[in-house]
Amino acid sequence: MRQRLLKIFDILLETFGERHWWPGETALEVIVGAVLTQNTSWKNVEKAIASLKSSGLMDVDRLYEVEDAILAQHIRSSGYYNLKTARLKNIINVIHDEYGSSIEQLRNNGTNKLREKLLGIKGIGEETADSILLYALEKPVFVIDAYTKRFLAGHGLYDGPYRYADMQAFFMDSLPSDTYLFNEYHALIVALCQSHCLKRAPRCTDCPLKNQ
DNA sequence: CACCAGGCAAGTA
DNA sequence: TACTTGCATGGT
Repeated sequence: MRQRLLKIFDILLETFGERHWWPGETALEVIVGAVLTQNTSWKNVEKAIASLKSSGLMDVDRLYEVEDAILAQHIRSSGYYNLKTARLKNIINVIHDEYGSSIEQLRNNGTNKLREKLLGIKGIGEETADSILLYALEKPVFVIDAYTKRFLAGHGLYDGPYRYADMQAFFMDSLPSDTYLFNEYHALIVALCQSHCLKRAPRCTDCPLKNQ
């Protein structure tokens, strides 16, 4: 399975090129985006992030201080804004109180310990935690999301249960543990899904992988 | 008008 | 353990 997955990776890389994910300039931006994009299109999240940046709020201490109602207005476009205000505050509070507002200090922890810490924060589930670990903190963790699920369902590679832990284990047990590979692979799956064949289709009939 | 988008937690059985 | 529901905006 490793060779098959690596072959697919090569084809996707050849087809779409390096994706340079996550689309965020700083680790904090990635963390904020990971929360805001929960069940929400990235387009709507971009507006919220732009609003936070232009008002100087994209900073751990500024986010820690800002009133909930103000923060909610800035992230309005990303939907569920009251819920997401609370979720952002929850993770910002932890970074502020337990890591001196320093993303670098966060990064200096082991992957397992960090994952447990993140999952303990209300509003941070497996996908959000893993997105933060991989894309913001550069830990070798494979992210499972709606795209990854669609990819697995559409290519006859996988017949296990469609549960997060099982799908993640499928990739992580098959591939070498490498941050670059996990980052690029997930981003390429998204590119594939957004390009054509898997867009809303349960099965892939015409795509770069049709002969794989 | 209906449906969807890079989830999560709380409630129910 | 395995469903179901609320949360909300913006695009198609």
